[in-house]
Amino acid sequence: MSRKITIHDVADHAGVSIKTVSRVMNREPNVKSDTRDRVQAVVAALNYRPNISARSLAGSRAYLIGVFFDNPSPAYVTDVQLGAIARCREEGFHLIVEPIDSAAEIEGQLAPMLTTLRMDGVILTPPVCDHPDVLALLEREDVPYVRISPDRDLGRSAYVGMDDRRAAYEMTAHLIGLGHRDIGFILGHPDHGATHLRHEGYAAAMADHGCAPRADRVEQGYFSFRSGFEAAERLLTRDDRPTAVFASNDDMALGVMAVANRLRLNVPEQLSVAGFDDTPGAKVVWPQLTTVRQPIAAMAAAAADLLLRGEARWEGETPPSRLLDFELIVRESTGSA
Amino acid sequence: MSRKITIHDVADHAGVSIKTVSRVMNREPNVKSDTRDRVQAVVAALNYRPNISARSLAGSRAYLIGVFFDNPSPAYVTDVQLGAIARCREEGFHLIVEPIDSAAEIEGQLAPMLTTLRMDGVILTPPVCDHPDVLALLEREDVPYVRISPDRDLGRSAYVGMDDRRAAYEMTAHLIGLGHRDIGFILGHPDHGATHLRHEGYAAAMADHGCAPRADRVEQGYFSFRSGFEAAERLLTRDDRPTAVFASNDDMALGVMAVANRLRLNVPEQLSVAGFDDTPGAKVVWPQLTTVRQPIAAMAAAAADLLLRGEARWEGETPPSRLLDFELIVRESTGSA
DNA sequence: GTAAGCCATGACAGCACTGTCAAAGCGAGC
DNA sequence: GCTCGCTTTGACAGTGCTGTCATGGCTTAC
Repeated sequence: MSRKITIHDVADHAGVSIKTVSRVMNREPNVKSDTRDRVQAVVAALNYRPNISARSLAGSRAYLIGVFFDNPSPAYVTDVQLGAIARCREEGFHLIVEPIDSAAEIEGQLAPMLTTLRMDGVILTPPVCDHPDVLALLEREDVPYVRISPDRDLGRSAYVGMDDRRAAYEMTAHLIGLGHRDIGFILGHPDHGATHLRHEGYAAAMADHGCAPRADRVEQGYFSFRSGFEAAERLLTRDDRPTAVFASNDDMALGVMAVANRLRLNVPEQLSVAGFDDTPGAKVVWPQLTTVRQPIAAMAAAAADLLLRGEARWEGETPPSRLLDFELIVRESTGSA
Repeated sequence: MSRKITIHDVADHAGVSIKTVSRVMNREPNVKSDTRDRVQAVVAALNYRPNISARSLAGSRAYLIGVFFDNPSPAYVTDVQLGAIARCREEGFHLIVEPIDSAAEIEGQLAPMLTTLRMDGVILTPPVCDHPDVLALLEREDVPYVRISPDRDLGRSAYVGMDDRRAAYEMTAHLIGLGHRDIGFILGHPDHGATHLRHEGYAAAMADHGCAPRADRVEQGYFSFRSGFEAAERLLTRDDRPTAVFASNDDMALGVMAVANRLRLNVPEQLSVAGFDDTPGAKVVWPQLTTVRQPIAAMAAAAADLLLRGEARWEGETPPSRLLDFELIVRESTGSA
């Protein structure tokens, strides 16, 4: 294998100094355009790539963005990675993924990698995005970060999210539009911010459309299949069962479908079921699940964008934020009442 | 924020040269034990972390392991990452994740990051692990790599895998042990190595137990829910349907379950269903799926281990390999005939 | 024609480590 | 007491790049 080619090789071939090559590589101004062209030609011919270690040692950037997560949903995690990487690649950055055990001590997990790697920024996903120790450490180490979270108003950090409340509102409205007036709702884990927002959306839509709120139509779940299954059993094994159930995530909605199957309730003829998240599981049932798609990859890309543009180190009153649009995915599990 | 502390700070405080600190940090021999202790005490007191960029610039290692994937299954991808990271952390290495579009041109995707980052090794998962251009490029750039793949005998690279054939054999034997003699089988995508191995295992078990092979019991699928659904329709909507169906992955098995539900066939009383992979979906149906668990995280950890120990650059005839054990997960979807 | 100012370029000193090699220290053997 | 050979330590030169500052050429304004 040929010896690694360096900035000196390019400089020699182009008949300029290494500093000029450096300028061209970094798109700095004040290089005559024919010099620039000549250097670029040599770069292409030699297939030169700047060494990232040397770059980050000499400069202030590491060309590395971190993603911290402790998310039980693999689909979520990979979507975030894909979205973030797509944006990072455009800028020649790379992604370091770091799973965090948010139940364990944070300092010991994060401090070594933060001081060792000197990443240029970090993307935080739920539930790590709400972990006070993580945020405190990042701030102490002066590493810019962006939170992807349903809870927007932490007010101290850049933020990317989606309007969970409105999404739940619209899903409920969709059900009501189908003629349902008696709609069960399954809550998520009480510790998640999204849980409350989604419930609020449901409750608001019911109220706005004149559907009587009934406490016995709202069951506690914990975002898991089993909890959805059990909540659905409580909701559906009674004489006056609702005509539709809106579970606040897909796993729980799948639990509802399983109970419906057991009870020989045809979906959607006898029961409409709606979920939230559009996980892979939503398409792996029959009938396929009506749900809400979060633009996860796009949110991650937006987070990376904030970091790459340096906006995560904002000046002024309010940190930058981006709210992306959700999408109502209407499939076969919902039908007219 | 305090100025970054460097090797010089440690050297000064400990009253030694930076080289000695370097020796201690790298666990090199020939350091007197009380010198070592003194340095380590200062390192701890100052909370010193060597700068990874400087290290990799000066030395030959980058402290970076890459994971290349183009895998449609998020659960698989995250399991690989988790397993690899666990092993990497022990050694102070980090993971760079790089999604590859294996349908697109490889050189342009990989060459930049390979020459830029100079990773110490790369872990390849299916289907990238079988992509000739990827392997050729890695070899040209002299980057050690380990393949995680069902196809072991490529003979030119380090390899970690699982015995798919035997796993399928045992699952089939499990069904036979339950009293089934007429077992349907759904093939996976013909381009995947695992497809053939799993089918071989099924066929061998049937033969070994004296169950007559019937061509009309083997249906083509493509590893997707829909293909499993359609194959199951062909298998089950006939008078002499099999008493059990073994789908060669979980997504297809879920398709079988959906068809069974539609046909009002009780699982497992009237039909046993088995899958393969133990994806999250396997627990998100009722009844839960009997399946085969691949030790994905463990395989990734083994792959990282081979890389970290330098065994992926082997000398001699046969490349190193590790075959890990699968696990038969018997849940409720299989029962006696 | 000359001073002022900008643009384009280069020399050089880091950046924080590791590799190499030389030197110092130390014990054993004679 | 001296040499030999090993262990322990340090000086110093890279490693490939960026930041800073100096320099020279060229344009503009008077």
